[in-house]
Amino acid sequence: MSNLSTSQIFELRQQVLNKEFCKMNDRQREAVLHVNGPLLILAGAGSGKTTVLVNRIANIIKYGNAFSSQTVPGDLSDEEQNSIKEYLDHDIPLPQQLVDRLSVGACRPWQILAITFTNKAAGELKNRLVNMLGEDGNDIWASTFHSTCARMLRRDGDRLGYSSHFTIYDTDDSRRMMKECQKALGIDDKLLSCKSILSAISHAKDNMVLPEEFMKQAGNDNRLVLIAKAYKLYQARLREADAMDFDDLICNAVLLLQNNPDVLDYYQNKFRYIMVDEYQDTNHAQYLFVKLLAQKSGNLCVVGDDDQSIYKFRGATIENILSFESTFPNTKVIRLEQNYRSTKNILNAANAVIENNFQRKGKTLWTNNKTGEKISVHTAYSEQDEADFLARTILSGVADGRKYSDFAILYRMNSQSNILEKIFVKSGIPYRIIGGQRFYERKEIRDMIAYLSVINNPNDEIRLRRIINQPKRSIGDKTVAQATEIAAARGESLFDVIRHADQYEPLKRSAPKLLQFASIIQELIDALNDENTSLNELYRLILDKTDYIASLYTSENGDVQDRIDNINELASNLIKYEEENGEEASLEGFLEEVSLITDIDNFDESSDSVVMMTVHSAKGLEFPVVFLPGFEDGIFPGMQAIYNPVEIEEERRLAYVAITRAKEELFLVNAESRMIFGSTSRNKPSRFIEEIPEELLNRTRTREWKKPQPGTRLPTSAFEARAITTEAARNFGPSGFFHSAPPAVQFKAGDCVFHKTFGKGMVLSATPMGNDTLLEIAFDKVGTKKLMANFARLQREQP
DNA sequence: CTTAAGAAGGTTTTT
DNA sequence: CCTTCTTAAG
Repeated sequence: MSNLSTSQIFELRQQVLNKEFCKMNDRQREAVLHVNGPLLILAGAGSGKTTVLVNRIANIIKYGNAFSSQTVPGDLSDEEQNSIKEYLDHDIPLPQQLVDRLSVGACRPWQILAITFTNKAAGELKNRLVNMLGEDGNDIWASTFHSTCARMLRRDGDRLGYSSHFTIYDTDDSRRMMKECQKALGIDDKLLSCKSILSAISHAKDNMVLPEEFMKQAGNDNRLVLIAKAYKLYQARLREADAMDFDDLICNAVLLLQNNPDVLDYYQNKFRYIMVDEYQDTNHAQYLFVKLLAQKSGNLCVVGDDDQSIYKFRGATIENILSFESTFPNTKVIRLEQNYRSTKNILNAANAVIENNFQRKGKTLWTNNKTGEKISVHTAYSEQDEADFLARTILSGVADGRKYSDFAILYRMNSQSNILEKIFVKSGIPYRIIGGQRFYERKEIRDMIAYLSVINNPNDEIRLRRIINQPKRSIGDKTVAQATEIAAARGESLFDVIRHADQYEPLKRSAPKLLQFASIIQELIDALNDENTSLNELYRLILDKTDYIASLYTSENGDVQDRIDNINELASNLIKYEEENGEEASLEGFLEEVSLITDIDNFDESSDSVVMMTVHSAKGLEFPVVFLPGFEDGIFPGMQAIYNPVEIEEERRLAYVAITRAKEELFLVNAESRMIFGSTSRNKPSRFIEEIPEELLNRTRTREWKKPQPGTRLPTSAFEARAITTEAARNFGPSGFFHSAPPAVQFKAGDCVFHKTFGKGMVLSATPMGNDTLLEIAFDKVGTKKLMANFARLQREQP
């Protein structure tokens, strides 16, 4: 072999790169190989954008900007030429050394930042990166906006007056906090609800409007002035509590970068390539965040689909994607329009619907998939009948060989899930609901999280107040209010006052209770600081010391077993977290993970059950068969949207998202009458149906309505259905200590026992409750306690 | 301070 | 329809 000319080498390198990514279509490959400079990828639904993202990152790490670079490696030896030939002709991998020779400006994994919106998307991205790149994949910053920002703020938050252990408040915490502020400012919730104040504040933060600025803008508008005051106080209190709400994470991260050139510089140099997924859902603050980081390198790649922008209500501005080209000069735009997901009929229906929108970049998806079934449009009598129809269709589908997990039901609002749930329980159809009452929003979980938070950060007043009387300790509002007042007057934290309650006259009466509470918390803090205590031991300790489980039996009327299951599941999450993070595991880390997690992140596709969720939650997912119940004017599009053209466009995009989730079959279902918020209403079929060409539709209606269906698999017990829904809660693998523990020893009154934390004691009474026994035990050292036998891990003692 | 019962209010979508 | 808050009685 002879020496090659520069252009031959160049040519050879192009061939290698094209070969490397030959599995993609031309557009996709173009996106993968375009590395430097701003890049806008308009990726239609199901066009393989995650694949593109993963491969693009792989390309950057392996070859850098080699494809577009004019710099050509020097002479290639015969051996090297041979290797390349072997690779091109016979797929024999290139030696790493040669890859390095061909690459231009390749960078290390940690120099790449990939931002997504959900943890699930981030997780999936990471998984695929690890699959493709091996361990290197782990070093890529692939995370959500919120966790990226949180990570930065943990590192440098002191510049803004926050500690590195700051707490992240969720909506409920924020609400409580705002209520306090309203009280302090004398704002009547009836005149100006905390909800509307919070939403105004949230909007302000999305647009980087700080309290002072907000006040200025308020002018003479009384309402706005009140909101401005509340905003200011709210922020001050958050800071005192060392806490941030969701919007603060973004907003403060932007402030951090804007006001600290050295920090900005650090990250600008660190991240040579930035990628943002679902760019159409970014708000102004997020846009600034990304822009600041990418300013120096200019290597910003955003992926999005203006037709799938469905979070305007959350501050997302579609302008971010519509104006990307003008904001970042010399943007390369690539459209991915080939759909690999749906049948022709489904895709054509989606195209037909979205075409009616004016505000769009314009693209038409096409597919090589087969034509498939027509789209079913079914009209039912009532919402009962609608649910019935779904159940029947699913059961007959399963009889024909489908799995339950092939079916998804996507609705416009969470409240639609109730009737469906009832019918599914009755027909024995296993199902899972994603969203709605979310796991981390359940009372008992919030309580446990609150305990963990307070242990981690005793300044967290909102959460301290949440648990101070939970379980009931006879510490009432009045006492807490008094303590708060003292704390404010003395400039101390609430916890400090409570800890020394006996020193304050007004607290004298409740001092013993307060001190006892404080000592529990203090012991838990000590346990946390003790290196020998693992997180799950700490968690157990909380349960033990607070008698939380026992208190559920006396105070809750709902299904106690469910609550216990939930508490156990949180334990299993904690253990899982510890296992995954090993030495790195910390309470703070766990709390952060928990506070940024959503239900959809836990969606586990492996279990065989029908899934139900809102259309919003379904973005990014796909299912063989999709039902859209409540496809009616007034529901989808919603009532408020009907006379508002802008809103209608948003609803239409939502419909587009919904339709494009389906791979093989799609059912648009409406009911002629339905109970809605207590009263019956009659809705017309959704206007979006009329936008689909008639020849794609197959219209049916319920002929005669037989009530409960004597069907394939008749009424299974409610127990079985519950077993399915709480399957996750029960199954927590080898690490779940509660359920894998040997069956509890039976105890009776008079038995002497030993408890790990409380020491020796004697059983006073044993009351069977559910599968467990409530024991009242007189301990030698700590007095009488109520414990659940299965949880207490008691040992029998010889008297 | 707790509990229970009654009234009222608010209903889209969520990181 | 549901949850959440208020109120009055224990």
